[in-house]
Parts: sequence; C-alpha cells; structure tokens
Amino acid sequence: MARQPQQERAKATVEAIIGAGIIVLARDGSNGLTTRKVADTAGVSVGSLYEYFEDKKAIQEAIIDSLARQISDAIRPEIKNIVRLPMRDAVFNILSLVKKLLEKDDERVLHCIRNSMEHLRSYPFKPLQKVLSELSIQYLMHHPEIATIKNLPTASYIVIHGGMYTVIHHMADKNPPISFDEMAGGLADMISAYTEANLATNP
Amino acid sequence: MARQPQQERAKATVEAIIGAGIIVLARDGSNGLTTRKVADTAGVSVGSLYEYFEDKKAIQEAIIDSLARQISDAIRPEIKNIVRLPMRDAVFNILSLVKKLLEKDDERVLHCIRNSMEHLRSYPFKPLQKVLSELSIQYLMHHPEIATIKNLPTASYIVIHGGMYTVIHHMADKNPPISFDEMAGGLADMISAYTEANLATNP
DNA sequence: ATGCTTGTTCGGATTCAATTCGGGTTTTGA
DNA sequence: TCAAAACCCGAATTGAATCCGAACAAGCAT
Repeated sequence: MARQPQQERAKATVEAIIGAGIIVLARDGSNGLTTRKVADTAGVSVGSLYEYFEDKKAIQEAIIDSLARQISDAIRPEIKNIVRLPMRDAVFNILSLVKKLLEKDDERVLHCIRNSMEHLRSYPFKPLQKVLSELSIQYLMHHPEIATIKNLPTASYIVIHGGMYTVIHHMADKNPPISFDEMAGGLADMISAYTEANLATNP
Repeated sequence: MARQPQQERAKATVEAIIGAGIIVLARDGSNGLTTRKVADTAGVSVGSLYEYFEDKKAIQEAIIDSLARQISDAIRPEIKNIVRLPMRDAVFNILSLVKKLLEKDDERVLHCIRNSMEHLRSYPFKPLQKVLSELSIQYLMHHPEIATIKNLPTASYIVIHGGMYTVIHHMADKNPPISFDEMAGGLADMISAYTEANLATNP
C-alpha cells in the first residue's frame, strides 16, 4: 500500500529504485522500462518496488519528478542573475540554461524525456512550474513597469505553458525543422514583442 | 500482418473498430482501452483486430488520426472566411471553432483527447497540422505583407506548436486558472503583437 | 543481552491483457 | 462451379504487472 520509507535503509532503497529507473528509461526507452529490469538494476527484488510505489505508473512519475527537480534545482540559483536582464535576454538565457542541463550527463535527462513523452499522464513538471513562478515574481520585483500589462495572469499562463511545451516538443523531436537557438530566439522575440506592445499603450 | 481491407465488409470492420475505440477511450480512458473491450464494442473478435492493425498502438494511432481528421475536416471549409480576417481575429476565430468542435457529441472528442494526452504529445497530429499549413498559405496570399516577417518558419513553428499545446493543455485541465476565451484572446494578442512588431521595422 | 514488535525484503504464485495460431466461413474471379 | 483469397473467430500462449506470505533486520523495552 505504498508505505513511506522510515528507516535509512528504506530511503536508500527508494533512491536506488528511482536512480535505476532513470538509467533503464534512458537506455531502453519507456517500453523497455519493466519492473524486473528496474528491480535488478537497483539491486532489490521486484516485490520491494511495491512497498513504496502503488504501481509502475507511480515509479514513472517519481522518475520524471526527480528529473524535473534536478532541472529546477539547477535553475534556482541562476534566478538572481536572470532577473537583471531585459525580457528578451532573460527568456533566451533561461532556455539556454535548460538546454545545457538536458545535455549534460551524456544527455541522460534528454533521453529520459524523449523516451517517456508518450506515457506521461499528468502534467509532469510541477517543480519546473514552481521555479518559473518564483522567477516571474522576482522578475516582476526588478521590473515593476511590466505589472501594468493587461491580463498578466493570462499572459504568463500562455508563456509558461506554450513555451514549455514548445521546448519539450522540440527537444523530443529527433530532427526538428528549426534549430534550438532559432526556437529560443523566436520565443524570446515573441514574448518581448508582446510585453513591449502592451507597455507602449501605457500613457 | 496488418493487411489492407479490400471488401466492403472488411472496411466496415475497420470502421467499427476505430469507432469502438473512440467510444471506449472516451469512456474508460487510455488505461481502460483493452483489445477485448474494443473488439466487444465493435462486435468483432479480438483476432480480427490483428487482421488490420499491427498492434494496439496502431489502433490508438488510428483513433487519434480519426479524431484529428474530424477536426481538420471541420476547419477546412472555414478557411475561406478566416483568411479575410485580421490576424488577431483569425487566431481567435480558429480557436473558437476548435472549441466548438471539441464540445459537440457530448464532448466525446474532448474526453478522448484528455484521456490520451500522452499519445497526443508524441503523435504528430498530421491532419491538423496539414490543414493549418493550408490555412497559413491561404492567409499569406491574402496578406502578402506578412511574408516580410523575419524568420517566418521559426515563427510559425512556435505559433503552431506552442498554440496547439497550450490549447490542448488548457482543455485537459479540469479547472484551469483562466477561461478558454481569456486564453484564446491572449494567444491571439501575442501572435498579432509579434506580427506587427516585425512588420513595423519594415521601411 | 533477550525477547517482542514493527519495518523491510524477497521471489515465487497469480492475474490480466496483448498477441498468435489453426481452422472455419464468405467472397471473388476465372 | 470451384479453387484461391479474403475474412473472421476465439481458445491458447506469452510475458509483464501485481500480490502475498514467509524470512530477515532494526528499534525498543525490560
């Protein structure tokens, strides 16, 4: 019944399971992600998986959550630099940062995301959304003039979701019609164009 | 080995399978989409599924393809009206049209899309992309000035993907923080702001 | 330390869905 | 008319997810 790990040993087991899941997912794809392989790779028995995870889907979600957390933890310390930049540069920088993160570790994270695109159910990137919200707030404090934009909540909804999906879709695409930098630049242009258009109307 | 249906009877069988798939997917979700249920609902035997489909994934893809085709077939006749509109209205209208389509038939299409988010992310959604391309070309012919926009391919990539996924994500969200019309309006504003910003630099 | 309780792990047994296969039925076309 | 091709069936196979009860380890009181 998906208990919570209490002893150190058990916490290590959970870590091992998630770590093994990342390895298997990156290597064998989401169809190759079987309970047996995860258990073997983690050095535990299949039954142990079910001590801490309701079912396989829960394991997949924990894997994605772990990856998203890795990314957001890496973004957070950069917030204080990004908020100083003009909008266009801020967007571009953040996207470059994400790209760099996805590519390190032998592109393991990128592979995981590519491989699990299809089988992800709920919105997998809560931690990422969280850090982006934090960033938005910080940015707003450094650039109070953008608070005058009409429908700021709507705009940020679109920017965050549309932007995130565009990036994810682009990274998942084995041979995309445009380069990453083109896409990042385009997104940055579009967002800053909207921002400035809506500031301009301010008397 | 996934033969092609040749006789009328067989074509009807394939239709029945896809139709049943849509019903089951809308009702039971993508986890509830089993070969047995589809076969029963279609009134054929499980073995028959494999006459025309390589495996279950092929059936899922056929279902999505059928849905995408329904939507794109409904959009196509509207193209000639939409191309006359200014950018902002064009985007908003198209989104309203999509919304209307998703909601009819007891929201069956919407349910299917919600239930198969994961496949939608990976599936190219070809028919829809095709009709959007047609629309873009027609629109360009009616508004030749927008051909001067820098990086038109990049811009359309972002608009199509970012827009499509934002809409899908919004529809899939059981209680979204902003209304559909707010989202549609915001997207329309953003796209037209970008368009105009990049036209303005034209001497 | 010793026995007791609870957390943890194991791996075979069970369940369940996808896929296959051999054989029957209908349609085609020569 | 009669083979051959197309079509359809559903029980049997297969393999992965999940469950379960016994064995093992850790914490804790006496």
